[in-house]
Amino acid sequence: MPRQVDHAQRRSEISSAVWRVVCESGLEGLTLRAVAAAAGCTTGMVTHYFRDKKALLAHARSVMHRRMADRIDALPVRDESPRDRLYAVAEQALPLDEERHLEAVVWSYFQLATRTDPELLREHFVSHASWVRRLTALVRAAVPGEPEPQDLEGRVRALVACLDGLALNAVTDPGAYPPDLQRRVLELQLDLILEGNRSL
Amino acid sequence: MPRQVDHAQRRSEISSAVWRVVCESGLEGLTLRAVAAAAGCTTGMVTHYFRDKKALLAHARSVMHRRMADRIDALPVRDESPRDRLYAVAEQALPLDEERHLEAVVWSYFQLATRTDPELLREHFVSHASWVRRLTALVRAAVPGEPEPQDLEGRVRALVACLDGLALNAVTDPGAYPPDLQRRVLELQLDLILEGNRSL
DNA sequence: CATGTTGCGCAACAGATGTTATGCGATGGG
DNA sequence: CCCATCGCATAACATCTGTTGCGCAACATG
Repeated sequence: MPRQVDHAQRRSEISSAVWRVVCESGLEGLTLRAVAAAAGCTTGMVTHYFRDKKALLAHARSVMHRRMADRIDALPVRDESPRDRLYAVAEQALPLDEERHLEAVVWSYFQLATRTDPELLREHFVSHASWVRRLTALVRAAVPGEPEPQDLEGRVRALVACLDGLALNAVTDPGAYPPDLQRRVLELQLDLILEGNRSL
Repeated sequence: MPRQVDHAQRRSEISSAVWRVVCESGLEGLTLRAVAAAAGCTTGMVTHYFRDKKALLAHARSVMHRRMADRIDALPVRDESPRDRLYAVAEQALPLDEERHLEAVVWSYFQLATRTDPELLREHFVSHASWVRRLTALVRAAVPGEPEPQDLEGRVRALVACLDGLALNAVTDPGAYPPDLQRRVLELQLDLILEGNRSL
């Protein structure tokens, strides 16, 4: 047998190149040659590891989601208040550093791309539902007083929307949404969600 | 002089075709031929009214923004509470009917596209700032009690993010975010923003 | 009716893109 | 030392894309 190459690692490296290309050129600028250039190889190598462009995108998306999930799972479980635990998880959805900025950008493009690909939409649906479920548990644990707050689902959906919108705004105009502002808005939103009682 | 054609109207019709193509194929599927097919004409006509693809996109974007602004300006000014007035304006950013769904989809694509085009980013910045300013005035008028609420800017930013995220989620998966849910979340968010007092 | 101007359909062009096939070097087991 | 097999670079190919130019039909004006 001739030399053996770490198949999985090569695929991950190429996927990383896909992210970089998407981040600076968008999905419309994502071409096999651009990916090859970003990865420092030839298009032949890309096609050698991925049957076609669709498979390339699917793998890049899969690895991205895996990476985000791993980052959240790897959060240090300190002796914090339930509210701090909620904040720590929610914060992971915001582009607060270079790594998460890249993730947020690519994630935004992939999310919009689900509109034109039913298969992607299905995956997105599952992923999104899981995310909502996770935040729901954290919110329930962090809300004070009564065993079940009013309109828990609505509060979670408001938080999710706030996170997505904040990430989107920060992605399209990073200068106007520095990390400080993002954190402030998230803190405020948590205050409102956890303390406010619906009047109507 | 031979027959005269309403230049502006033709351009608007073509821009409408651009929206339809973007809505069902995304920006990557936006080609001159697809636009021509959607408009029921030839590519020659498209290029006759627009110098190049960039001009085509710019005009489509411009008309779209104008249309959204006009819709908000045309809102009936009834004798409502300040809170209802705020809700009426904020609701315009949500894809609650077919027309606004199309707008929200195209708007999402254009917003992401600003990342790769500095000129578009500048326009987006101005438009976004104007939107924040308008909502700020409405929130200030709707907040009860003190003349100036705590962290007014943060509350507005949270509202804006919630609206954007809600629209994005409804755009990517309309089935999971029916108009009822959108309205419920927006009502709740307004309750939280207008009534909640920050503790920290 | 003649005519010049306008509207725009049609087609050709160069460049880019996804995909496929060919071929060569390298490498580790026999 | 040999060579089978894997890794991948190169290039050819058909298709699609934006852009340009040609040319004809329609029509208001003289």
